[in-house]
Amino acid sequence: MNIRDVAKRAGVSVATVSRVLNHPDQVTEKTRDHIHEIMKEMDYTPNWFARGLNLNRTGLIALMVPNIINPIYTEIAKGVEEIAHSKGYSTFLCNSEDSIKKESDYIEMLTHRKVDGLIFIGGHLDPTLMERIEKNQLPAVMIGSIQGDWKFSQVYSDFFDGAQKATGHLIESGIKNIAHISGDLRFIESQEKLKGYKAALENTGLTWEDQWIISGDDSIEGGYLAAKRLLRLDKIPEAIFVANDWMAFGAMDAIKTEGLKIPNDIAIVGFDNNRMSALMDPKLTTIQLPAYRMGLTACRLLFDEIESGAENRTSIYLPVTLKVRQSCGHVSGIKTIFGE
Amino acid sequence: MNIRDVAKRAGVSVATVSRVLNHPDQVTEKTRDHIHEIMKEMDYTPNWFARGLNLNRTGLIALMVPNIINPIYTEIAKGVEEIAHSKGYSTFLCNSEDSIKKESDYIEMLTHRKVDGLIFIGGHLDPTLMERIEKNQLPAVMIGSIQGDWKFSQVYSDFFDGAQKATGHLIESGIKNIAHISGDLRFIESQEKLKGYKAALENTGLTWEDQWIISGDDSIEGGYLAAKRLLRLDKIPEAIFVANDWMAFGAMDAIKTEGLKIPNDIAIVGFDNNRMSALMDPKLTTIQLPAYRMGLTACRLLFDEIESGAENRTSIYLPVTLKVRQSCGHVSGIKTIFGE
DNA sequence: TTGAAAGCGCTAACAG
DNA sequence: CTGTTAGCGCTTTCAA
Repeated sequence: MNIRDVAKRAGVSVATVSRVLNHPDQVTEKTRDHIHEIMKEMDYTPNWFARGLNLNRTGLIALMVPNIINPIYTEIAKGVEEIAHSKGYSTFLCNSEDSIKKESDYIEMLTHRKVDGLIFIGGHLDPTLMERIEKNQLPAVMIGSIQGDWKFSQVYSDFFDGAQKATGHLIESGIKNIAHISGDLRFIESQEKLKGYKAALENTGLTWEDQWIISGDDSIEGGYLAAKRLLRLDKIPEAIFVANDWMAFGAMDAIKTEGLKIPNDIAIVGFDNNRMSALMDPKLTTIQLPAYRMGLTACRLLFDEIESGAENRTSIYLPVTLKVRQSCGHVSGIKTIFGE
Repeated sequence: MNIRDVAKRAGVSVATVSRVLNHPDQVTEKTRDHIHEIMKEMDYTPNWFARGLNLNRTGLIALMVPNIINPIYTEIAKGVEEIAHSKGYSTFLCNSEDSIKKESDYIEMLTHRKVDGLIFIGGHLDPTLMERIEKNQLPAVMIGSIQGDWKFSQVYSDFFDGAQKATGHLIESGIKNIAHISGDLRFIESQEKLKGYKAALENTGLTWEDQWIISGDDSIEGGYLAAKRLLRLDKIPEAIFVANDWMAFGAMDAIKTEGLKIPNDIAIVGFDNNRMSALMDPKLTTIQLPAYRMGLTACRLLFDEIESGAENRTSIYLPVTLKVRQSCGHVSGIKTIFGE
């Protein structure tokens, strides 16, 4: 059943039916209502391919995330989805699971499918893929940890700054031996955090040992294992700055399993303010990343570009803030209730 | 740039190029290689709409989940995605956020877009929508809490049974006053769990008070608030069976905030075996739902149907099991390490 | 094995 | 305001 059937049944031309669908104001109210009725009667829905073939528009944007299992990304997704939905667009959520192969499969597919736009987490994406996106003229927005010189609009935070704040907070509490469980160091995000950690120490005349910096692979299990290794060192650190809350959950478990107390024996500061962080015991002190707002903002930028058709690159900076709770051992965190 | 350009450049007809794409065996190896080369040279990718318009196939399946923020659904999504990806299909993740409006928007969109198949969480979907799916002849698989009489293949678990096991476990520990924080009771899943809870009590000659059954709205915050209300009753229950781990996280926080000890003052059993459950303090005793496997299985069933073209409804039952950790107060849970 | 040509269902330019 | 018609890029039948 197609537009011709509807036209026939309504006693009009296909053009008129098409107009009812695309430019309702160009049709008499009477004919319009009539046709609407017929369409409902016949339960007609326009063929999406035929439509796309003509308009070269899909009403679809894609969001590529490194790992959907980490709630911080679903938070971003919620923000993106909200804006997209309000614009009548649907969001295609692509989960690369930290695999470059999968990422590239997705980009391949997305360019085939011609989504109208793409939002991705910068620094997780292979540069070759980014070129491919550029070449395909796909409107794209990058959510990043740093401002870069790309042909994309950007929403970025300063992860270096965040890491410095996190580490600095521990230092202010009088702690000197601070270890770092890093994320996957292939990603800029993790590199920035590592730099921030080191900078905070250097700035206060402190130092670190190489064995105190361990990659946690951006997974809970990785965080667990990294913490275990730290606890087996001759000189156990007094605190750990963990590059994200997700890994921190694993690290906390490892520490407790060893019978140590957080924050008394070992203090912990995370990064992200994951939804679960306020529910851990002790509640996790962390750097608040405005994930939801990043999603909203990125999606707005994307639509600016889609709707204007122009390549108006914009960069928007969203600051991160320290969220003091209990795991850092700082007094002001102790009375925290339900994370607020 | 389109198939005609490629044909021209290769000195063949469009038909031949098309055949290279769709029926390579019908073309001489020589021409085939030549055309492949040209395509690579020109960086040609076939237009997806034009293709779909002819084939009426998209290479896309949809997965509709009630709330992506709850990790149990991302677990299912991973299973689905894995199979789909191995078949060269992409997964369109639709997040209805427990809203019937959004669900219906998505179904509307999906039928327009003609995804090749749909997997959804049964009992969360409005019956009207399910009819709509049926009418659209969309191959669909339902992941459910109960076997129903639908025109879909099903992967289901017995949530009644699970709830009974959970409650029963508390009863075996000698606890008599057991409250229940339920999910959103519009959903069959939540109803089943409520029934199982009541059945377990009745079977052992115990009873419940109406004020001990509170809906937690399937959110962390809802779980928190529900627990708070339970703690303000004159007669505080000794244990709570929470309909899912997600709400249990909130409930645990509420209990701790009140200065009570889990499990000593109040025991808790959840449902799902959410990834975070083994990291809570105390580690959460729960009913293990094989979410990942449900995703895998559902997707396999879906492809059975897509590939055969037939409507071969199958129902597959996956059992749930009790996972004893610490929050129930049962001795055998105490030495649990890292959730295993 | 290859080519010519007829659609797939829709949109929009153009003519009335 | 409405109708006629030429595509959009591809697949596939039919003929060579």
